[in-house]
Amino acid sequence: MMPVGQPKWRRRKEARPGEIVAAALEVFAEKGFAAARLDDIAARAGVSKGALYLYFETKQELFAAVVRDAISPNIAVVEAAAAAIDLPFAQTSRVLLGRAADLLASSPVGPVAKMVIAESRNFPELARVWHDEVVSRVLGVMSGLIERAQARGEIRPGDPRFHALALIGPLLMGVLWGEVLVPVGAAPIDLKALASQHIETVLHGLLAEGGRR
Amino acid sequence: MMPVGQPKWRRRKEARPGEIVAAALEVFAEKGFAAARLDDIAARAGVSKGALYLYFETKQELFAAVVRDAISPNIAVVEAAAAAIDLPFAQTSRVLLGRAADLLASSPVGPVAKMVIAESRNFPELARVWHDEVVSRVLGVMSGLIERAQARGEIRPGDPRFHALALIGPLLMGVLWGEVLVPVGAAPIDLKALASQHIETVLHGLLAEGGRR
Amino acid sequence: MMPVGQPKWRRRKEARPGEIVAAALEVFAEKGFAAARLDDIAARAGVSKGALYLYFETKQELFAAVVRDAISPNIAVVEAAAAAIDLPFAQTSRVLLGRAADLLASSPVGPVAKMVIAESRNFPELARVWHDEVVSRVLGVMSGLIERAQARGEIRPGDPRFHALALIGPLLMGVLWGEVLVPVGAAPIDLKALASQHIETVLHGLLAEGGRR
Amino acid sequence: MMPVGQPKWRRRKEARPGEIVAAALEVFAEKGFAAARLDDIAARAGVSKGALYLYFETKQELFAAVVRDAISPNIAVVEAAAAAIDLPFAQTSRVLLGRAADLLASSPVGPVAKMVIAESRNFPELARVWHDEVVSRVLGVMSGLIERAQARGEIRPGDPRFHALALIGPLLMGVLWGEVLVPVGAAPIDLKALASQHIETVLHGLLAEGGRR
DNA sequence: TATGAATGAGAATTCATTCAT
DNA sequence: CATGAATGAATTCTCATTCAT
Repeated sequence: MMPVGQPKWRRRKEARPGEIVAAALEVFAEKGFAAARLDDIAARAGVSKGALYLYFETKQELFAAVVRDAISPNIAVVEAAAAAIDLPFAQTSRVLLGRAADLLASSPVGPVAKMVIAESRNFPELARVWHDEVVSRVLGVMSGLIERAQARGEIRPGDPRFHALALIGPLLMGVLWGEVLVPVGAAPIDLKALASQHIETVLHGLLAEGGRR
Repeated sequence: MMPVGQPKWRRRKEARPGEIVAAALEVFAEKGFAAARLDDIAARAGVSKGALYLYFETKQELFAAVVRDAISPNIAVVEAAAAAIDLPFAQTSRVLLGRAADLLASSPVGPVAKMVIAESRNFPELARVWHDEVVSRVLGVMSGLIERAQARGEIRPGDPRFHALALIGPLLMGVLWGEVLVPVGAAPIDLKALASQHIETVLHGLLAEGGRR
Repeated sequence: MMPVGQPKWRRRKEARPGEIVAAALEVFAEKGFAAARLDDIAARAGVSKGALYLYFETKQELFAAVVRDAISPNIAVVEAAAAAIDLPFAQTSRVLLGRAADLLASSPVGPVAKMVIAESRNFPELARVWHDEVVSRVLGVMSGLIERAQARGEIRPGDPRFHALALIGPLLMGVLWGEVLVPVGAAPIDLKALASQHIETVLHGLLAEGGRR
Repeated sequence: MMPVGQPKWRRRKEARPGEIVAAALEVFAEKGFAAARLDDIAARAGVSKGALYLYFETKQELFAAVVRDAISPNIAVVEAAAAAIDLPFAQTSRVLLGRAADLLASSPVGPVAKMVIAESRNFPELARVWHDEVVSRVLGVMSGLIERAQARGEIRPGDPRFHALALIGPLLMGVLWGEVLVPVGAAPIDLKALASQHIETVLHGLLAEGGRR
């Protein structure tokens, strides 16, 4: 039925690390670093426990790989998006926040952020990677946009970093809400809706048109 | 085996639970639940390992106690503050955000939040307590203020919950920043300053006076 | 109502050791030596854990006291009964087995025997006490009666010790049955009935009158 | 940390459980359940402590396995022997008691019975297994033989279960004697001799031929 | 005497890591 | 490359014993 001596196919060994990291992401996100068992990760990846050690030296290495892998693809996207747009700040920020909401909803940034928050003391290196590769780049992009808009007189003065936090803070809150509280019965938050209401609020202010300062 | 003349222990029944919880808070905040060793907690509390079990049945119980103890005193403060103020929303929110910044800076809410985020999957009950006792109460207070202000026409329409997130999200981000990134070298954030810039931004909008939508 | 300055009564300290031993018997019989907790014993005796150590040096001492206390009163009874009777062996043995059945049913010999069996390796001294104070005395009495009956030609020759076992073995089995199997759902055994059927069987033989050998 | 060239372990998956159970039997029989240390069992089995958990979930599981393993092979033997014989009761019972003596002397029934007696309260399930798989089966076989012999008029009337106890009780006593008292210096009992004297006593009665009732 | 808070050695259990196959 | 049995250090939890009061 099968050509003799012709193995149907062999699982490409190049795929393995990715499969393992994906399985590890699930388990780490679910249990946290310490409570995650390599047994579970191996089982979920469909390999033996020993095989993990063919690709990663230690549990910590694997954890680091999970964080790095989750980060890298997403950052460039943001930076590229920011660079590609050249519109008034109001427009730009609307687009960017929409993109961010999509990204946060569709990528494992939420779980990974949770892990980094949880293990920042135990793995300072990870927090550092996260800071350098994610937070400061995102904040850099945002601050850049804001500064330029300020220079053009489009938006109010003020610490651009704080402004950036004002823009993305609520989105991050929404993500953590989804990670932490929804599994426990809280009403889910629609990130897209949050993003679009929020950007208008921040742009025009909470106070009604005739609102006094 | 024991230095003579050195009393091995001193009877401190009433004080002990508090001391233990305080020590546990430090260690849990530093290491996370799983990586925290009861040995360390006991040592930091100045008691023996066994003494822990005189007051708390298990490590999990102790963890729960830490979270509960950190929460209770702070929530009433917020609710009371909100109820006590009867001013236009702009004033009220300025005061409240200032208070919140003080509270976040001076209480262990940050570390505890980190712990809850980290262990929400392993201890859903804790996430539930946090939700019921902290998040929904705070959000309830804020939403109430916002709804009333909307009814008075003071502020824009829109989901009050989202508006509430817009107000406090950045502060929480600031707290997590302090917990996670500052220890690895990021520039500290002045919560007070963040709060006061943020409230003005949100109230009046990022766009400059003549800013177009 | 009560003469002033006249305490109603004070628990006589002489009663304490007995109360403790009684409580300990219950707990040891239930859990075995190692699994018995001094906390439980103290609670059941209505004293503090520390008080145990006013009367007994160690847990082992207490265990030994339990065994000794349960033994001593009962042995003399048996020896006295045997010495007091001077009748043909058939009569004597009927009376003795009846007495034994009563004794086994009404005294803690069963539980204590169970404990001694269980802990004989860990507390050889106890097994020795049990042997010297109980088994060999009882067996001595019985063997004496049997030897004398043999000498009078009343009963068959044969090792008197084996004959003694033939007489009391089934009773002991009945006791262990009650200790071990009844709590687990087995039908209870009526020791009195067992004793009276058994003695006739042993005296006259299982085989029917005309039974061939 | 490890002598080089010394293989730390050898793969013995099929043999291991049996070796562990055998080692556990020794240690449990010696110390009782609670006082037995898994360290000792592991050492005696020539494996590490951790290896125990590859085959048995908990100490209790291991204990249960010990009891079960000791039981199963021996029961069928008895039942088969009883079924295979079709002789007058006197003959049958002589053969069976002889066989029983052999079995009790050569198998770990004694130690296991001791363990079951000791831990019946803590592990009711074990007592139940012992009752269902051992006691009631053996008693069933014996009672059946006795009832049929009674129907044929071969032996006296009377509760067959009591008769069965009369037959095997002394043997069990002999076994417990060997377990409990011999190690502390009591004279050993020759089970074979006990069995053969006992069966004649029970069959024909203790009373001498012309003995009066 | 009596208490009970405190101790700390001890034991079961877990799990990252190794390595013969 | 891959496996999975085996290891053993690490950690939680228990409980007999002590001792200030």
